[in-house]
Formats: sequence, C-alpha cells, structure tokens
Amino acid sequence: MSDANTARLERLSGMLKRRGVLLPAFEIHGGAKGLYDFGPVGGRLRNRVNQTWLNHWLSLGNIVELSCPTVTPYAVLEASGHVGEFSDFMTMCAACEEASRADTLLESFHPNPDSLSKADLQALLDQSQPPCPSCNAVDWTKITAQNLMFNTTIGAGRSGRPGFLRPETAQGMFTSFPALYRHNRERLPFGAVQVGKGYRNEISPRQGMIRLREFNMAELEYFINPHEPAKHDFSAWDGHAITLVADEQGEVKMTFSEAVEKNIIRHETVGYFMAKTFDFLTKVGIDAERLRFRQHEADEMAHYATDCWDAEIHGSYGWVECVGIAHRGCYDLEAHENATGKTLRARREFDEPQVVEIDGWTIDGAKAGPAFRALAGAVKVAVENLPSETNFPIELTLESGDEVVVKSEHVKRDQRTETLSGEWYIPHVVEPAFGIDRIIWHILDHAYDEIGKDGEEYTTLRLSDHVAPVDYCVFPLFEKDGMGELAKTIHAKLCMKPDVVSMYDSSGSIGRRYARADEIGVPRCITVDHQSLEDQTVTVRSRDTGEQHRVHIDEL
RNA sequence: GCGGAUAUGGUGUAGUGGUAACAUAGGAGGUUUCCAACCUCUUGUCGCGGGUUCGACUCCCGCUAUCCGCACCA
Repeated sequence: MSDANTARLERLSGMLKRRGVLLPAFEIHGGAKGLYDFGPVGGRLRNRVNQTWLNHWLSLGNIVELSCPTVTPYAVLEASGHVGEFSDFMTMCAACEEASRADTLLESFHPNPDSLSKADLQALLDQSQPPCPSCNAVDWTKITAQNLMFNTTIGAGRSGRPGFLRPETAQGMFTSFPALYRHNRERLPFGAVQVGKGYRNEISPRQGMIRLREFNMAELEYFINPHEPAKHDFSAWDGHAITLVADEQGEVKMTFSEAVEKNIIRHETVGYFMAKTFDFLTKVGIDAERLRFRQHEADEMAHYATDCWDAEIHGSYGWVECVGIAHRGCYDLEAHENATGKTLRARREFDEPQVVEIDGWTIDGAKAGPAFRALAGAVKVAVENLPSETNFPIELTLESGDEVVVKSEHVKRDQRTETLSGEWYIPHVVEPAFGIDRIIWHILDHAYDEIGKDGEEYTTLRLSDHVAPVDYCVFPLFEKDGMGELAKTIHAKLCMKPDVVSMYDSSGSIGRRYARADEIGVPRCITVDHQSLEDQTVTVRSRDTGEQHRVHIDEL
C-alpha cells in the first residue's frame, strides 16, 4: 500500500470513528478483536444497505424472505459439512490439561485422520490410546470441535445439546426447503433470501471491516430445475462491458451476453445473478470501474460447486472478495437428505408420460424363496435382467459368485406397461452470498472524497441516495426572528414521514453546517432564511453540485 | 498462532520519574443575509492490571487492542 493511500485510509477511518459511522466495539472495556459497532450514523447506513438489498431481490417476484436462528444445532452443520471444514477436533489431557488436536495425536494410527468424522476420531482415540505429547499420560477428555465456529450449548445442564453460532445464513434456508416448496405452489424456480448475522471465530481478524468475527451477511438461495435449460435475457446489460477474470482466459472485458455465449460463464442463472449483483452494487454506490468478477479456479472451488464467481471490489485493501456467486448443484439439499432421511425434492412432470413396456421374467416367490433361501434376492435381480426369450432351466452366476440353476418353476413371465408421469429430483441451487460489511466498507471507501477547497481540505461522502443514512439536514440561517422555530417545524414534519431521516442543526456558521452534513453524506440540506418567513419557501442545496433552488415548504 | 512496532482529550499529534501541551472538533454566548470566517467563555485525555519508586503517563512485567510481515482463512 502506498503512503498516500495509507494516509487517506487513516483519515477515512478517523472520520468514520469521529462521526459515528464505524467504531471498535466495547472500546471502554479495551475493545474486542474482530467486532465493530455501527454507530449512530452507521447503524442507519447498514440498515439502508440491507433494505436496498432485500428490495433488489424481492422485486424479482419469486423470492421470499426468511429469518432463521443464528444458534444452530450441531447436527445441521455436521450435515452441511461445516463441522469438518471449519473445525479442528480437540481433546485435552486430563493429567496436564494440555489441549491437543485429535487428528495430530492419531497420525501414526491412521493414514489420514484429518478426514475422519468426530465419532470415528473418538473411536480411534479410545482404541489406540496415544500418550500425551507433553506428560506421557494416557487420559483424554471427550473430543470437542473447536475453532472457526463459535461453540455453544443449547439448553442447560445435562439436557444441553451442542451447537454453534451459524457461520453462514444458508443452512436455515436449505432446511426450510419443504416450507418454501409448499409456499411456492411446488413450482420452481424460486428463491429465498435472508439478511442476518454470521459468526466465525477467526484466528486472526485483520484489516478493519474486511475480516470480522461477527459479520452481516445477505444470502439468496435460488432453487432451479436442472432438467430445464436456464434462459435469461441479458440485453439490458449489453451497453456495459464488465471486467471478468476467467479461469482459463484470464482478464477479459465483455458484456454478460458475450460471456454467456462464449461459455466463460458456464451457467446462465449464474450469469443472471452476476448481472443483478452488478446492478445492486452500482445502485448502492460501488464504482463500476473498481468492480470485477473473478472465476474460481477448478482446484479452488468447493468440491460441490460447478461454477463459482466472486465479485471483487477494489479499495484501500486492494481487490477484496465481497460477493460469491456459486452454482452449488444439489450438494446441500442432498447432504441434509442423507443426514435426516427426509425428502428435499421437487416433482417434475415429463412432457410425455414415459411408457415403459416390461417384458421379461421375475421370480415366483413361493417357489424360488424356499429353493434359494438367502440367495433369493440376488436370484431375483439376475432373473429380471434376463431377456424375454430366455429358456429355462438356465445356469446363472450371481453377483456374489455363487452359481445357481434356475428352473422354469422358479420363475414367471412379467409382462406389463408402466406409465411414469414424472419424477422427484433434488433441485439445484445457485447462491449469491453477500458480505455486507465488506460492501459497506467499499461504499464508504468509494464515496469518500477529499478535495482541496480554498486551500483547505474538504471531505464529502458521495453516498447514493439509496443508502445515505440521513436524508435531510434542516438549518435555520440564524436562530432568531422565528427562523429557528420554522426550521424546527419543517424538521419535525420530515421526521414524521415514513423512512425519512432528518437532522436539525443550528450551531456554527452555515458553511460549517454544510461541511458537517457533507462529511456524512447528507444528499440535501434545507435552509430557512429571512425570505422563508415571508413566503414560506426554503432553499434546498444539493450535496454534490452545491446548487440551491427555492422550494415551497409544502413541496418538500 | 509466530515475529516486529505502537497505545496521550471525540479526532490528529507534542512531551516529561514530581499528575500534561498544541491543533482540531464539541457546548454556551456574541457577530454574521448561504458553503469549516471571527471574538469570549467552556467541556474533555495518558488502554487495562501488576511491579520498581517517597512519587509512574514516563522504567519493568503481564494482558488487551491497533498496525505491518508470516501462517491461517475466503
């Protein structure tokens, strides 16, 4: 990072702290690593970003909003793969209280203990009894999952069950699939969104808002039918060439249409969400020139994903991944199906019912059962694979290697017509996952504008109207002759309007007050002057142009 | 987690073994007919804990936090 850049970053961070946008949390107690407060200004900003995000996706029409618990039972995150991916399994020596990683202790007893589940590790530990590396005792406590997810206990005392604070919001949406499917009249595609907190007990949180232990995230799970080709219209984005860093082609600039045509973006729905993500990010004030999409390389991609793109934003910390858009296939729903035995599927009807003519053989249970006993099941499979013209008796070699003679009395002709009108399948999921804190950081970074004004440094936060935390500042030019009263009336009126935030400020010169408003990005300032008292008009001054025009109070 | 640096009003900084300064910001008043002007008054600070000392913001130790490398992670 250049010195100029570092200095700017320090001034920006100082301003954010001074003006109550972002502050270290619990600072009077010495602070806590990886935890931040959104202050009196930042709290509103965060909420506006969240709301803009929700509206952006809900406007697609087939998206619903969910809110799932952050406290999540162990089994859920074990099924999703997080326990294995995000945890180290620890055990403690009861003699010397030294904590050790179970997989490290068991390295000489298993080729790859890292791959074992918690239960398998426990079994292997009980069986192999490795000595404690520091005191040589053999007395290990029960294995517990440690590290990247915050452990907790759900319930008290002996009835408490292990759980975690969720490391992402997605799992609750997957486990809610049956309710979503019913709500959407059993028709795909549909999506669910959730805005909320996620928790990761990072070893070393760094770089301010970039890596946090408690963070705001917003995720969309879009469920699609893999048997239906995804068709999306990208013409709305044709005017804009996007920077793509593709796995094979490297950095290229082209429209979304082209990227999909050339199969650089491998799935249309992924491309569609990339385009919508581009819209969202620019809407909240991210500079399109400092935005790019980077494709995960094959070996970097999570094993279940078929295509994955990150939206990266360039700011004070270089290029930072702020959004991940992944085609997750059927991985998640299948994982929860396997773990629970419940069905997480959708039904699709075939265009034409599939008529299957079955003309072959099957066993006659009453005869073949007693004749083949334990082998009867395997005989049935073998017989049903025989062509219809088979003559009996016949000698068959079963899967198991056993040889049997099947006589005609053991079998019967199986001739029927089966009609399949459709099938149950596991939907595929395309998941855009947004790191809200990282996006907010870059909104602030991109909006922070320092200009030399009359030889002095002057800072303006050029926030988009969608996310500006304060909509209006109301100033009396002087707080006398009734100007203060009129300004307070206008301020009160604005505050009454739904979703409008207004601030009243009468201290300091008018220029100082404009400067204060500009620093936190208030788009419009309203000033009451002497003329206002006569004709009920006020001046409205716009932040970015400094232009003023007179407006009647009733038109505000 | 390892190594290095740092920690002084809201913010940015100076400084000392004898309880602290400057700038800026904030509040009150005055002045001012629209972009950080000016005048008066005023609020507020040595990260936390322990040690050395008659006395510690200053020296030592530990902790916490911040920044930079490495590692981890996405």
